[in-house]
Amino acid sequence: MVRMSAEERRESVIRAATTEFARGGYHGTSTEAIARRVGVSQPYLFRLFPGKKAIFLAAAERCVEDTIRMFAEAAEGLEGEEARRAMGGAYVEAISEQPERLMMQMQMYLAVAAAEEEGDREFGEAVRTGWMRLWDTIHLPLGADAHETTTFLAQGMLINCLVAMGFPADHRVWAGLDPSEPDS
Amino acid sequence: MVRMSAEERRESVIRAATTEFARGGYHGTSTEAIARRVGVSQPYLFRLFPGKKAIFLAAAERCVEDTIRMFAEAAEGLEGEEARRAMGGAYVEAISEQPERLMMQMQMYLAVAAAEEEGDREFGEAVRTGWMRLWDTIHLPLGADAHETTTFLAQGMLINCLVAMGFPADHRVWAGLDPSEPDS
DNA sequence: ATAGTTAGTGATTGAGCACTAACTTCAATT
DNA sequence: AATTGAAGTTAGTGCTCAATCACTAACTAT
Repeated sequence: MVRMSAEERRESVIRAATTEFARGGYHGTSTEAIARRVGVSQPYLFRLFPGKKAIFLAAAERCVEDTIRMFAEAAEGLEGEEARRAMGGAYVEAISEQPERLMMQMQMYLAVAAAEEEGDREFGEAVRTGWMRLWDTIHLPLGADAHETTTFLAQGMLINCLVAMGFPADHRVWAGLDPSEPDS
Repeated sequence: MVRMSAEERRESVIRAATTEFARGGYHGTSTEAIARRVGVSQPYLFRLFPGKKAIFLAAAERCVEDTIRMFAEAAEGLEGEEARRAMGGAYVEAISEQPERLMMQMQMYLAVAAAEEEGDREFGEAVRTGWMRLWDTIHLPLGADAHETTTFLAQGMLINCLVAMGFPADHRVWAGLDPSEPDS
């Protein structure tokens, strides 16, 4: 057993929770599964976070932040088609190296409706704000072209879905999806 | 209490389950919620279907079928750009009139990974087959152009995500997304 | 009328889950 | 060496939920 500071543990929990929630969504993931992955007892999670929702929220926010930073860094100093290729490359790298981060975000999107009907309006607001930040982050390097931005994000969402469905990378449904090529 | 034939009831269950699963996903939806929506007792669902999974599967398959038929009918007799506009219009109509059908499909995509890790390989296979059928259905009217097909589906997935997040139709994040206009 | 079938319910159960409370272990400080 | 505070555990509670079972009500054919 390795003892850690509470702050470090919280980080571990966020990472583990991202992996687990990405797979099972909010309701399909037990706190016990998260605790097991962290290597800590299940009740201890409730000392680090006020509840399961807070863990989900923390993981979701972290994923959005990471993704925004990823695009910002990839596009740094670039513009237009060059920026697009750089960001596309970063996305492809992310999907192969940390698919949990992107699946977690899909789970997050789908969790909005359920949360909203349970009276939690804040969650949806946070998710939408995150999306807008992501939008703006890629909008600028793409020459502030709304159509380009939307096309880029649309391809990203399609990739997320194909990955979620478990299509292997060389499957024919990936045809026509090459972010390193321009779309028009 | 309205008495129905078992077959009619099963239809009602599929409709109700679509609405409920679309909102809460597999694990976030109780069989009681479905039964309540149908207007029938919870145990009776298990007379009509062997289990909760079977209900989810039936609803998922129905949604895919309906969507494929929708595109096939919209594009009937049309080709290329005309077919694209017709199918895009049908999609927009569907998203405003039966968003559950599309949200259910998103839930279905995300359920694949979880099912696969629980040893259920068939479910993922069925989902992927459905996607390929959808792909082929829109591929032909679009002049068998893989890039066009992918772009069309990508826009669809983006729309699904924006709807899931609860963005109102006039929000700025919808900018650049107009299926009635060509994309290049 | 009666025998048989089909639609549907109420009560219940066993498992899993989020969360709590009380206790223990360990490392740094005095 | 004793103290203390933070890290972590064990034991337990109340609740939800899928699924089962025994039963009733309504329809149908003879």
